[in-house]
Amino acid sequence: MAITTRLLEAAEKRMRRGGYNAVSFRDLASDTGIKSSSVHYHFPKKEDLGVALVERYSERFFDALEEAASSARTPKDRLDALVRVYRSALVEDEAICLCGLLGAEVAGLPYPLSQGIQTFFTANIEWVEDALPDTIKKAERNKIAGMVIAGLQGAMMIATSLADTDIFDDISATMVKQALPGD
Amino acid sequence: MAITTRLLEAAEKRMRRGGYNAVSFRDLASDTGIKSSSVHYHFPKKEDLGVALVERYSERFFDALEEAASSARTPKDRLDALVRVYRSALVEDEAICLCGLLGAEVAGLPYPLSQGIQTFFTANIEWVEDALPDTIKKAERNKIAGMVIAGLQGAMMIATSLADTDIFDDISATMVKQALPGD
DNA sequence: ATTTGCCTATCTACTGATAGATTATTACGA
DNA sequence: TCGTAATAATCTATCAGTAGATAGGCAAAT
Repeated sequence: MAITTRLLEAAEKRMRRGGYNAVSFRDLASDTGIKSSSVHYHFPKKEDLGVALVERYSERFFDALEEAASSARTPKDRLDALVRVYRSALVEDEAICLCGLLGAEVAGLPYPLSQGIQTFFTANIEWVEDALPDTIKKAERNKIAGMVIAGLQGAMMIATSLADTDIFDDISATMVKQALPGD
Repeated sequence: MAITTRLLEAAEKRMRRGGYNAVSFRDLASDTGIKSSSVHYHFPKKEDLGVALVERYSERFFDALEEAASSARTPKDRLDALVRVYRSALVEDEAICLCGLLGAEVAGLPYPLSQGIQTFFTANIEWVEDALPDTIKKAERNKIAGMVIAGLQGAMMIATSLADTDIFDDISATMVKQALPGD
């Protein structure tokens, strides 16, 4: 695998556990077997690394979302697909969402990073908005979409805090049910 | 004001913005006008500071919650009180919940801290559970309570990320409506 | 006299970052 | 095909700054 990819993977793993400041160039160096100065060759400033991480994560996330929802026909199926993507991020990676974590620390992050996080969330909310039945007014859809994303992000965080994956399933299922009362 | 209190306030302000690693003994020293070694006198290890912060925050939070809900008679009133407490934490302190932020970074925190965070969330969920109408079965109440807390925590995070307080109000109002469909 | 609270001074470890040398790889013209 | 120039990727060595933490001293309060 390309060294930049290996660096990004190592960095994402660490950052999704401890946050932006929990990743150091020396950590990444020892993770990948190169020297910290060589890490700087690939990502001159830490900010560059952070931006690349958020970009890569967002891309992967929305790709997975398209994939998971490709055969979804109903709003319920689409929301279930969304939940599955969030769930696999939590369970398979044993970590919360990169943007969720960075979103929590956003006040202490370099500006370009906060922009990437912002984009991630607005796109996320838009996706849910479009997934909801258009029998609901757009303004209302937007609010429900915000609730769904907030709920999923919060559920990830709480599930990690309580070391209890089940609570994520309970919360996400409950929320989808509430968001689509008809089904 | 007592120096320990001033230290805790300064530390909370910083930690609720950038997370655990965004607070240093030297920061707190310059915030309060004493030397960093004197900060160690009050909180020998950083972990001690962290634990004290979570304890203090939890206490204050539940006090405010009792106060806000003291005259609440209906489930709707109680949930509205909860939302008000969360909202004032977000708006007045211009920061997200301390435990929400630390919960996101929990994998990188000393164990005693994670315990405090855990306690905060279980107590939080229990409070909502008790606030919900007992016409709903307990198991269901628990799931809705989890959803409400997850939604509020997520809403804080997203509102901060997007630098948009209104979205917190939209999400929280929508969620209370969904949690109490009858009202 | 003891405790409390703060000080100076210092330690080791780690942070992000840079300069400059060295090696490996690739591209290209003779 | 061979030699060479250029580029890419890594290295060693180092910097100034900051991290958490400790030892020991000094002064004021109890």
